[in-house]
Amino acid sequence: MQQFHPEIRVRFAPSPTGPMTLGNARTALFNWLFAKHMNGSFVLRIEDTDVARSHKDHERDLISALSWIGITWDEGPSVDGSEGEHGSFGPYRQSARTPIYEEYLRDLLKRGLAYRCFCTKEQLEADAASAVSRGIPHIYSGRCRHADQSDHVQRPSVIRFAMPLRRIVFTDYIRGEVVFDTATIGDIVIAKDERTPLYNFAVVVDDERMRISHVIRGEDHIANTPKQIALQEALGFATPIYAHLPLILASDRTKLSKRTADISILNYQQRGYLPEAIMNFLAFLGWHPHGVESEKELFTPLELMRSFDLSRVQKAGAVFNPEKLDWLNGQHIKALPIAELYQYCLPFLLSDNRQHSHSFSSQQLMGIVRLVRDRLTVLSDVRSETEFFFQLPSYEKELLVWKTDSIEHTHAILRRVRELFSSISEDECTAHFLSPAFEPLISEHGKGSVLWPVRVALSGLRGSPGPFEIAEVLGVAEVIRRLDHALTLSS
RNA sequence: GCUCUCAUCGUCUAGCCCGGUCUAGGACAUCGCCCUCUCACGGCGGAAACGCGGGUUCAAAUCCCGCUGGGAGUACCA
Repeated sequence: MQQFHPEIRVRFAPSPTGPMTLGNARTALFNWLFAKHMNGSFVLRIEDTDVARSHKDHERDLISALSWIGITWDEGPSVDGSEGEHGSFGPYRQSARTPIYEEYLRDLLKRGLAYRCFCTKEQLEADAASAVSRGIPHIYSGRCRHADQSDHVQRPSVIRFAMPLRRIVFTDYIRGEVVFDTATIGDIVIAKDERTPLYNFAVVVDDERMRISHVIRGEDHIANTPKQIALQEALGFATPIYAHLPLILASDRTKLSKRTADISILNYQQRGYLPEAIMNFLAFLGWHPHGVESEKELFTPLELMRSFDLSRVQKAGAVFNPEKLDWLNGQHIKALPIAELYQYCLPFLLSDNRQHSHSFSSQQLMGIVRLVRDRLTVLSDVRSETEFFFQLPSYEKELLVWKTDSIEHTHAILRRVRELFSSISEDECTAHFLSPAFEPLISEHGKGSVLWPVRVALSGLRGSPGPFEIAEVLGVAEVIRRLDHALTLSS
């Protein structure tokens, strides 16, 4: 076995057969974090050898998801989704690397390390069925190993690798020593023909040609590893260091599937998750920092980069826990500078042609965001949380009445409040001024009796921010309008 | 079936490599209390785990073996 490539180079190699999933994103993240921490290179390679299942739409989805989360690549396709790419080990799309694979394929064929197989699907299925019934692993019989190779132009065939019979041992960075016996693997198909390589073959060629030093990928690839190592040896390639990440599981502890939660990561963007929250969350699915940081939960991308240690990733699969993601997102929202949060909220705030009985300046809008910030779990919550600023919801008059109060008493208090507001200037309509101004009323009637009806009159809601804060953004005129409405309702 | 793999609160995990400091720590969720005009936020507190059985040892969550249970792979997909 040759030594691995000395310079740290990792790759994230998704196949564009579907949108970017949580599992994919985490694999990408761990590769990226590892590369950044070690000062190595992160390569993005598109594994689109299966033309029938690969789509440009998915490739674009993958690329925009990656850049949204904040994962950047040193080599690979252009970020803009064009056909361009950067880096000196390309092309970075397997579909553009056909001649490279062909060369190695022909070499293997010529040296007799690979051969054409003419077996039909029916034959293969029969072989498998019989193996299962006898309780032995169903591997290819090797029937065509010594078949006449000359007539492959006429008869349909595939290319198989003549798997040498032996033990293959590799040391997984996360799991330690893993042993396979190639007798349980058999002669695998490595290409449909010289110009159509299959996954295991293409990966081996690319990892070598791109000088990949560490292959960090999902645990579902662990069984592919001995196949790839055998191929590397046949081709005289180096064997990278392997690190197999535990899977992200659904709540039933099975692999996260499309229909559970493993939908496109971009859905999380649309629902108002912060990229840094997603990154923080994903990083902690299966990994945990060491030492003094082991009880810290909130990490910025930079902090993750600094603390990341591949050898500390968990061996067991991790269940995806949406509640924790929500909490983390809320925490990241609270930690965001208000101006930045405001920018994030803007698309949700002004997303459609909602009825504005009231229009606000950006200064006011930012004030509104500040008021509801602590109530946001996802950014899209800003929509419902701020609705009442734009349009007073209709409410029952009973809602105005504080606990033991009567509607008459409430009405009387609201009259006094209206008088107070009609006597103040716009500049005085601030929480700072209002709070002491309400003091006499409150000491006379009690906090609840005053504040509750005012707050309901201004918000129309059972729960909301405080009345003074609302008044401050609404302004005197709108406050009086809403008080008048409450007065009419309660009379 | 076969191959590989994993195993600490419901969930994410610290501790395990280098046995004693673990009456097992943190976080999410949950329950209670406090803050409070309300809802959130926040603060405080509670309940909650070393899968089982052997062994090694003065001593095991930590080391070894077995069992059980889970997961993944088993394609002319990746």
